[in-house]
Amino acid sequence: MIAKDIPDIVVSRLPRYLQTLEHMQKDGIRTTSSQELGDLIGISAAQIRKDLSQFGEFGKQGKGYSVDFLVDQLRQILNVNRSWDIVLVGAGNLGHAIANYQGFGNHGFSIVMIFDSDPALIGQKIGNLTVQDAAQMVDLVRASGIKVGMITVPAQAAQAVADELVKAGIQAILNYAPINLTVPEGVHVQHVDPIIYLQRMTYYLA
Amino acid sequence: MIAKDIPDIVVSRLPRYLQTLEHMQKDGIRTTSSQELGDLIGISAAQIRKDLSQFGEFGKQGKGYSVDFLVDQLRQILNVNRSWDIVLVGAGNLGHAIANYQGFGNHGFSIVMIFDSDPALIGQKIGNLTVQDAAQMVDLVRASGIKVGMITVPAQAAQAVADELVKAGIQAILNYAPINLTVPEGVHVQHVDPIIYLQRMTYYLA
DNA sequence: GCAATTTCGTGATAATTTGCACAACACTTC
DNA sequence: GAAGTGTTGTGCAAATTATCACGAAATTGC
Ligand SMILES: NC(=O)c1ccc[n+]([C@@H]2O[C@H](COP(=O)([O-])OP(=O)(O)OC[C@H]3O[C@@H](n4cnc5c(N)ncnc54)[C@H](O)[C@@H]3O)[C@@H](O)[C@H]2O)c1
Ligand SMILES: NC(=O)c1ccc[n+]([C@@H]2O[C@H](COP(=O)([O-])OP(=O)(O)OC[C@H]3O[C@@H](n4cnc5c(N)ncnc54)[C@H](O)[C@@H]3O)[C@@H](O)[C@H]2O)c1
Repeated sequence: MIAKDIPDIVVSRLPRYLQTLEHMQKDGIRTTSSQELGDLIGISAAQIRKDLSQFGEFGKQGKGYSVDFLVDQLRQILNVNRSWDIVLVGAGNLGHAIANYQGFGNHGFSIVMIFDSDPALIGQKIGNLTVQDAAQMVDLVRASGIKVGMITVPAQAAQAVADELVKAGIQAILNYAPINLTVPEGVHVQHVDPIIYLQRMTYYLA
Repeated sequence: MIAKDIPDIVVSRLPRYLQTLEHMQKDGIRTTSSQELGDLIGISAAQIRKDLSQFGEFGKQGKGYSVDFLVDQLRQILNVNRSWDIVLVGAGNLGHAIANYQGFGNHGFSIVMIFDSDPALIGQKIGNLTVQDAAQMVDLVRASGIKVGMITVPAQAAQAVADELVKAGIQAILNYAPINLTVPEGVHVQHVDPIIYLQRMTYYLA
């Protein structure tokens, strides 16, 4: 599913479609329409149709979309019809919560390595993984071929960790530290920062 | 600083500006330019100037922006030149990590109540807060006047919790559960979902 | 089997968002 | 105090994004 020229803003909506469709699937709904999906997500039916039409013709006039089929197609498009191994750096409070989180498995992701620099944490078990020494990260990650990383270290260490992840061959980073990461072209970063989301809302509060 | 008709997309960038400026402030930088700020964040200088000009004239030609002044202005615009009390619902793994997280305090937020429905957790201390019984949530939150809530319960409970928060007078919800919440007009929701961010990146991976 | 209904995919159109480029101003240097 | 440099704020143009609306296809009801 090679991307010719799909706008980023379209791609950014697809995971939301997939998530909603997977819920429908679990609820036993076999068929849906752009209208129904749009109502659930809160966007217009036309936008959903146009977004999907960028990738193919997935629906049937008069009938709508097969939920199963559309889930399958979206998984292919998003490259999650496989499992991506993930390396997690930072085994503190947040790192523990994420490592124990069972929600990744069904959606194409699996945390397979955890690193920390604190000797007190190295060797500790989290679930069925053992916290490893951050000093060995670059070598181990490079050898493993892992392409996706998560950063849950304090802000002042995050850029250095990102640099190492890049050195280790990581191409996508989910960053939980409240700081802007600078990475080479071709490396993708997404930033999860609750404060930014909260401030987006307080703007609208009296 | 209630402006007329600022596009949502502009508002959504302001917290990022504020965050970056606060870092500059901590680093002792007194003055900056739209160019410098843009380089750090990864957007164009013109966009930053245009965004800020929606709210006033904060810069000086030839000199740039005073970091302190701009931080102060952005805090006013975003309504975080005060502290917002927050109620957290769900004292599980993630709830614990968030409740223990020290990062909110400096940015206009403070978790002041935690609720859970699990009798084993009610009464437990997290930091200096005590987990309270979710059955009493509506009354206690309403009485407190809190306007901002966070949901860290399992997906299947999230909508019910959201409904209760709305009933309790909450106007802004930060939702960590991987499900789409339906709320009345006027209530703001932001969704934090790591899987969505990961999938946005794997699209671009080979 | 045919009319009515549903819903898709999409070209055309409208709206929004971004980028450009420059006058205006402020500071620096000599 | 004049020339030179830097940087803002903004009108306008360009690019991007969303919406509209309709033909075509599929289904339903009678
Ligand atoms: N806890 C939360 O709910 C939460 C929420 C949002 C954001 N964050 C952010 O996530 C990050 C972690 O938060 P936390 O509460 O888990 O902090 P924490 O202090 O509990 O954990 C940080 C961990 O990172 C490790 N570390 C530090 N430098 C390292 C390095 N160079 N290499 C490897 N490991 C290193 C530390 O040893 C520690 O175990 C912070 O940046 C925080 O701002 C946390
Ligand atoms: N842990 C993570 O890293 C992580 C990451 C992303 C998203 N999430 C999401 O966050 C949510 C919580 O994850 P977790 O790992 O902390 O789960 P968890 O099971 O550890 O915690 C959930 C808590 O919610 C409580 N709860 C359930 N129903 C409730 C109700 N009606 N009212 C009040 N409390 C109720 C439970 O008693 C439990 O303590 C889930 O929706 C999960 O998908 C978690």
